[in-house]
Amino acid sequence: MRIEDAPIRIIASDASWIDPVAVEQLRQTAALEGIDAIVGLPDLHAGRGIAVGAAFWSRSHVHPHLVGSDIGCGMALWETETPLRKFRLDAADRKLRGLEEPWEGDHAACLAKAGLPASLMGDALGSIGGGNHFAEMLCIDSVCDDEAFASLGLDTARVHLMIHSGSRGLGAAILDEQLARRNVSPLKAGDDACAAYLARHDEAIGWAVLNREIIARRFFERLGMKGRRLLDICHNSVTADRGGWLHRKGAAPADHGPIVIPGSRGDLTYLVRPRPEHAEEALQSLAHGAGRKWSRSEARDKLRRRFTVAELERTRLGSRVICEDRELIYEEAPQAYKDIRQVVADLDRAGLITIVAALRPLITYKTRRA
DNA sequence: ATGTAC
Repeated sequence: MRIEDAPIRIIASDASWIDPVAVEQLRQTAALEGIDAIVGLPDLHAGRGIAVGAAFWSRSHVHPHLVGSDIGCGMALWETETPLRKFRLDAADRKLRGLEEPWEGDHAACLAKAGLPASLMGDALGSIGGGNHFAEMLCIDSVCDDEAFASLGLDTARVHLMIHSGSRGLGAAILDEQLARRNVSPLKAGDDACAAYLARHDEAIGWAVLNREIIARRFFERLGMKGRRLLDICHNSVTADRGGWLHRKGAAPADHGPIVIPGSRGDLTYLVRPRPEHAEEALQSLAHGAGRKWSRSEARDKLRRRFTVAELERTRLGSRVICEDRELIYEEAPQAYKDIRQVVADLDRAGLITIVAALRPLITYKTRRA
C-alpha cells in the first residue's frame, strides 16, 4: 500500500518569487510519516533541509526537527512612553551597547518568576544572539485601520521597540538530545517520549519569551525609557491544534491576536490583525517576515562589491543599523530579503489579515562585537 | 539558529 503524500498549499501570488529549492523541501517533508497537511507562506525560503516560512500539521505525530533548533524564536513589540519628538538618534546610538553580552541580572529569580526551573540557567538569558536576531526602535509610519489601531490603545506619536530573538543554546540542546536519541524519526503523540519532548519544548518557549522580556528591559535601561508589551508571538513551535499537532517553522500564529511582520532592517514592519474566515486553509499561520531572497553566502558575494559597510549602516529610510560584525551586516542587508510589501499584499489578498499600521525603523541593534 | 563543526 502506498500512502499518499500530504497536500501542500502555497499562499503566494504569481508576483512573488518562491525558490524552487524551498518547494522541493516542502515535498520532502510531505512524504514524512504522519504529515497530513502543509502550508507555505509568502515568505517561504529554503532552509537547512526544512523550508522556512511553513506550517506542518499532523494528526498523529510530533516531529522535533520540523520545529528546528531555535524553539520559541519570535517577535515581541512594546509601546514606549517616549514620543518621537523626544527621541534622539545620536544619543540612542551612543548608549546602545552590550545587548549581545551576558546579562548581569538575577537569572534564577527571573526564571522562578516565569515558572521555569533554575536548571535552565545559562549565560545567554537576556542576550539577542546572532543571525537575523535584532532589537529595533521604530515609529508609526502610517495607520491603515484607524478603528483597529484605536482598539489596541495605540498612540501614533510614541516610539516602539521590537525584539526578534529565541531560546539561544537551550532550544538547540533540546533538538540535539532528540537527534542523538532517535535521529529524525517522529514521536508518536501520547507516547512518554513525546510528552517528554513537549515538556522540554514548552520550557524553551517560556525561556524565549522571558529572554525577549529581559532584552527589552536592558534596552530600556540603556535609554532611560519605559514601555508596555503589546504582543509576543513565537514563529518556531509545535502546538496542539484541531486534535493533532501543528508545527510552525518560521510561521507566525493566526490565533494569538495581532502580530508584527517585520521587513528587512531597512524596510517597514507591518502590524496586522489575523482574519479568521480563511485561517484554517492556512493552518492558522501567517508569514513571519520578508523571507530571504539570497542565501548568506550569495548576499556577502553580491553586496560586498556594491556597498561599503558604512553605506549599509544607514538605510534608505534614514534609520541606522548597529552591526559591527562585517560579515553579518552583508548577510542581513535589506537587499538579501524579499519585498515585505509583496509578502503582506499576498496575505491580504488571500483574506488572511487586516493591515493595522506600518512601522518605520529608527535604529536597529544587532551587535557591537566585531 | 547555535556557550557552533571544520
